[in-house]
Amino acid sequence: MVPESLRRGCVPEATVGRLPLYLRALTGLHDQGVTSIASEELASRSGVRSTQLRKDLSHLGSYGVRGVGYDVELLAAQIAQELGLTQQWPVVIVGMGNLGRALAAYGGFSGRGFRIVALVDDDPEVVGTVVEGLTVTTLADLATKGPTVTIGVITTPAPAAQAVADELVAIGVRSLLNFAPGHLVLPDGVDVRGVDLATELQILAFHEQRRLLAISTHDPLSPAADTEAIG
Amino acid sequence: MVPESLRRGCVPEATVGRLPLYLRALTGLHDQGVTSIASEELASRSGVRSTQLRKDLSHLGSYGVRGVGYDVELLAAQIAQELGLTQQWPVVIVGMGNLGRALAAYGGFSGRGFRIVALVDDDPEVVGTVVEGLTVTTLADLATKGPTVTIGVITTPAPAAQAVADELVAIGVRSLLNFAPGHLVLPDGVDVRGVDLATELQILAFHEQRRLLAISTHDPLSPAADTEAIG
DNA sequence: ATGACTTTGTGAACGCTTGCACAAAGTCGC
DNA sequence: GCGACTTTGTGCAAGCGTTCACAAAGTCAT
Ligand SMILES: NC(=O)c1ccc[n+]([C@@H]2O[C@H](COP(=O)([O-])OP(=O)(O)OC[C@H]3O[C@@H](n4cnc5c(N)ncnc54)[C@H](O)[C@@H]3O)[C@@H](O)[C@H]2O)c1
Ligand SMILES: NC(=O)c1ccc[n+]([C@@H]2O[C@H](COP(=O)([O-])OP(=O)(O)OC[C@H]3O[C@@H](n4cnc5c(N)ncnc54)[C@H](O)[C@@H]3O)[C@@H](O)[C@H]2O)c1
Repeated sequence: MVPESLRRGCVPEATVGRLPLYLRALTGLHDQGVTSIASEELASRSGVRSTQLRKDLSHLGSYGVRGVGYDVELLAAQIAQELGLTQQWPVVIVGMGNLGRALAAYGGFSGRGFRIVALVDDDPEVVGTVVEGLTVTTLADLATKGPTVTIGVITTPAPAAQAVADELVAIGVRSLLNFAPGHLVLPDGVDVRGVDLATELQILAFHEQRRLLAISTHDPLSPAADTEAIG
Repeated sequence: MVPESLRRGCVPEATVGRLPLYLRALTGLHDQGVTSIASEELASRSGVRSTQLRKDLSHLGSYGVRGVGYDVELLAAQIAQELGLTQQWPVVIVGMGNLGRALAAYGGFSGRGFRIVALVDDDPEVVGTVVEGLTVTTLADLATKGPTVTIGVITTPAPAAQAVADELVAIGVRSLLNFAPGHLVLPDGVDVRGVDLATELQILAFHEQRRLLAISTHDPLSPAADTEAIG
C-alpha cells in the first residue's frame, strides 16, 4: 500500500508535475481498449520525450517489460497510487461566482480522485441556494458543522482570498488551489498552487511580441538593426 | 520601443514566467500610492526571494537605484513593455460553455493588455446569441469576416480541442491557451499553454498523501524504518 | 565633503532537470 | 534453444535555474 517511491527515494518535483499527464494519456488509451504501450508512443501522447518519460517512471519503480512496453492498466494504477488517487479527496470551493459555478458544474473531478463536498460563499443572497446538488454554506458553518475537507479551491475576488485562505487553514486544510490573482502568505506545511489566467496570457504575449519583433527586424542578431529601424 | 532585453540578450523562460507576478505586485503598489520599493519588499509580495527578483530584473536592464530601490511606475512600465503589454492583444474564446462564459464575463482582461474581440461556439443554439456584448459566431465566420485575433483561448470539450486548435492555427493564430485536458499537437512556431485543473489538484494530492504517510510512519528519516517495516 | 549605511547588480558555486548512450532484459521467428 | 530485434532502465554529461557572496553605486546625516 505504501508507494514504491518511498522505498526508492523521493520523486523529483518536475516528475510529479508530469505524472498527471501520463495518467491522463493512459486513461485515454485504456478507454480505447489499448492494453500495452511503449514509452515512445506514450511520451508523444503526453507531449514529452521518451527518455524523460522513462526516467520519470523509473522513480516509481520498474513496471515496464523490456522489448514490449508498459501494461496500460498496471501503469495507470501505479501512477494513481503514487499521486494518492486511490481515495477520493474531499474538496471545497469557496466563492460561488462565475468561475466557482463553472468549476462546481465541471464533471471532471469525480472520475479523477476528487469529490466536491462543500460549496461556500459569503453573499447572503447566495448562501442557502442549491448549486449542482449542494447547498451553499458559509465558511463558519463549514468549520462547525460541515464535512471534513482536505483541499480548498479559492474562487473569490482577490481582496478576499487571503482571509479565506487563512480560515481554510484554520479548519485544517493544508492544500489550496487559488484562482484569485495575487500571492498568498501562509504558514509552512501548507501547499498552495496558483492558477492565474492573466499570467498565462502575459507569457503568451511575451512570445508573441518576440515573434513579431523577430520579423520586423531583418537581422535580429545585428546590434544595429533595432536601433536603426525603430529608434 | 524595442525592449532592452533584445539588446542585452534573451530572457530565461523561468524569468518570463515570473515577470507577470512582479507586474501584478507593482500594479497593486501603484494603486496604493507607493512610488518606490526595495527588492526585498517587492520579492516578498511576489512570493520569491529578493536575489531571484534582482537577477530576473537584471535581464531587462538596470532600472533600480542603489541604496533606494525601484521606481514603481518606471519598473512596471518596463516589465509591461517587455511582456508586450503596451498594446491590447485581441483574444478569441472558443467554446461558450460554463467555463467559456465565466472567462468572457471576467473583467481582468482589459486592464492587463488583452481584449476579447470574438466568442465562438459550434452549437446552433448558442451561435448568434449575445454574451457580454459580443455576438457568438462560428469558427468559419471568424475566419472569413471576423476581426484579426492573435491569441486563442480553447474552452471546448477535450475531443474538440485538437480540431479547434488546428482551425485557429489555420487562420493565423500562433498563441493558444488550452483549458481542455489533453496534449495538443501543433506545428513549430505555435505556442501552447495548457491549464488543467485536474493536473493541479493531482499535484496537490501527491503532497497531501506524502504528509499523511510521513505522519503514519514514525521516523521517516531513519534508514532502518522503511527497509525494516516493508522489506 | 565625508563616512556610514543601504541596496542593487552580477560573477561564481551549487543543485536540479534534461538528454545521451548503452547495457540489461525481455520477445519473437525459426 | 538461439540469434536477431525491440524496448526498458540508468549512469553520465550538458544545460538551466537558483542561491550565495560581494563589489559597485547610490543616499543621508553631519
Ligand atoms: N471568471 C474568470 O474567468 C476568472 C479568470 C481568472 C481569474 N479569475 C479570478 O477568480 C476569482 C473569481 O472570479 P469570478 O469571475 O467568479 O468572480 P465573481 O465576482 O463572479 O465571484 C466571486 C464570488 O465570491 C464570493 N465572495 C466574495 N468574498 C467572499 C468571501 N470572503 N468568502 C466567500 N465568498 C466570497 C462572492 O459573493 C461571489 O459570489 C476572482 O479572483 C478572479 O480574479 C476569474
Ligand atoms: N468547467 C470547468 O470548471 C472546467 C475546469 C477544468 C477544465 N475544464 C475543461 O474546459 C472545457 C470546457 O468546460 P465546460 O465546463 O465549459 O464545458 P461545456 O460543455 O459547458 O462547454 C463546452 C462548449 O464548447 C462548445 N463546443 C463543442 N465543440 C465545439 C467546437 N468544435 N467548436 C466550438 N465550440 C464547441 C459546446 O457547444 C459548449 O458550448 C472542457 O474541456 C473541460 O474539460 C472545465
